[in-house]
Amino acid sequence: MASQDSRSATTIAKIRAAARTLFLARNYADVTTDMIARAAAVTKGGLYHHFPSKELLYISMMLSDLEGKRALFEQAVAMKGTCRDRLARLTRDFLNLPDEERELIRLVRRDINTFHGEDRNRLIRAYQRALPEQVEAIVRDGIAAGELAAADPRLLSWSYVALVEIVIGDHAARVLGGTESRLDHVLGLFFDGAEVPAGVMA
Amino acid sequence: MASQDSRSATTIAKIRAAARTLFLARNYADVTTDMIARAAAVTKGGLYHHFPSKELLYISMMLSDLEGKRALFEQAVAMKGTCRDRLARLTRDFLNLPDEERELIRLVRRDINTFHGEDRNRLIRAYQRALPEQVEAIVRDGIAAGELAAADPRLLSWSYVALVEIVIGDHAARVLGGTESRLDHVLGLFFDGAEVPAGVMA
DNA sequence: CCCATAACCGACCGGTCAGCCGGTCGGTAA
DNA sequence: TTACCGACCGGCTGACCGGTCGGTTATGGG
Repeated sequence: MASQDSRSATTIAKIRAAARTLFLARNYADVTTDMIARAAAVTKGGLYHHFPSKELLYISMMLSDLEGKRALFEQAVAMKGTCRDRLARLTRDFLNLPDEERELIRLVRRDINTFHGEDRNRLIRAYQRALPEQVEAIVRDGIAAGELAAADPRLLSWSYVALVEIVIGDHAARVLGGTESRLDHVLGLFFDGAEVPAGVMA
Repeated sequence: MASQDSRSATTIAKIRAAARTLFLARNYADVTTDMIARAAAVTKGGLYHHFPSKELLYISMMLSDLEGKRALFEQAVAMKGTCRDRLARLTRDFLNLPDEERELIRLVRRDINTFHGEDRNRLIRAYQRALPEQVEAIVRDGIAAGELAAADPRLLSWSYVALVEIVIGDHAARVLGGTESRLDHVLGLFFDGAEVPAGVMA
């Protein structure tokens, strides 16, 4: 029936998924390996058979998730079109992600202090490759094409990501509504600012 | 010499300061009460004489710090002038804070999941009173005065705070330099956006 | 000077949790 | 059929840490 290999793969996937859900709901230190094992319907022994430590389970879960996001956002970077169009595509893809996957991004910032040394660096690099660097590539093109004012592209891309993070969450849902309104809000703010456009009078 | 009262006050202050430094450097769970006590040059017994629990020590430290920030930023809110001038004042005050005090703001977001129930709510409320609500007051005036486009003021103020958070950190220091350049960058981005201004050609 | 009280000490306790390890079982290849 | 291997089990343990408590020292009022 199922080979041992695919049995392993299934178990590993179940453990990763359980870990994801739990780490989203509680801090790293407040999630025990027992909880993860129980949620994945294996025992602690089974969990430790596949992962060498709690820390590396977390890292492995994050790395595989971030790699998925990187691949997704890469499509927007590869797209032809204006800077604004490509950022719209990337942001729309992000906002349309299932809640759990979208929320996972903020875990990097929340838990990064938990780790040290090389593991910490791997996490940071994976995050940067997944999101800010993709935005940065588009921003760079925008500056080169004269669509954006000359400024440090990294700073601009981080700012853009920060603005996107604001429109996820309950308050934004109430005052803005669905994906497209949020998108308009973010793009409007980033490209044109919050000021009343010159030449428009109330 | 020193009265008992002032001896207590000194010890409490030393413990709070030690806690602040340690909680900045490591996660809540990774800072032990022993470490705090040692860094404050008292013993655990002494620490627990003044604070009922680790959790309430953290909360008390944060609340007293946030109240200080609230009082500081209130001056910018009370100021006369344009929306832009008042935001500049508030942001300048923030950027000129000593590193440790400035960084403390992000702890709220990092550690908020650690707490539950009423303590958690008190933390959140104190943070909101200290920073976003002050910005929101200025933004509201700006909208009313026609300086800012009509939009949800809370969303705008959160966005502004997010942009400010970007310009603290090493990269911003390298590419922007000191306080005034960072200020210009934030205000420019927030009010005018990242787009090349209309009518300006390279 | 005496005594009450508060500040402070540090050994200790109880609970928790990451990680270990000896073992079972089903699949697989010869 | 046998011999083996990897998946999985779950009880256990050693380290750690928040919090306690009985004791000691400093302070100040009477």
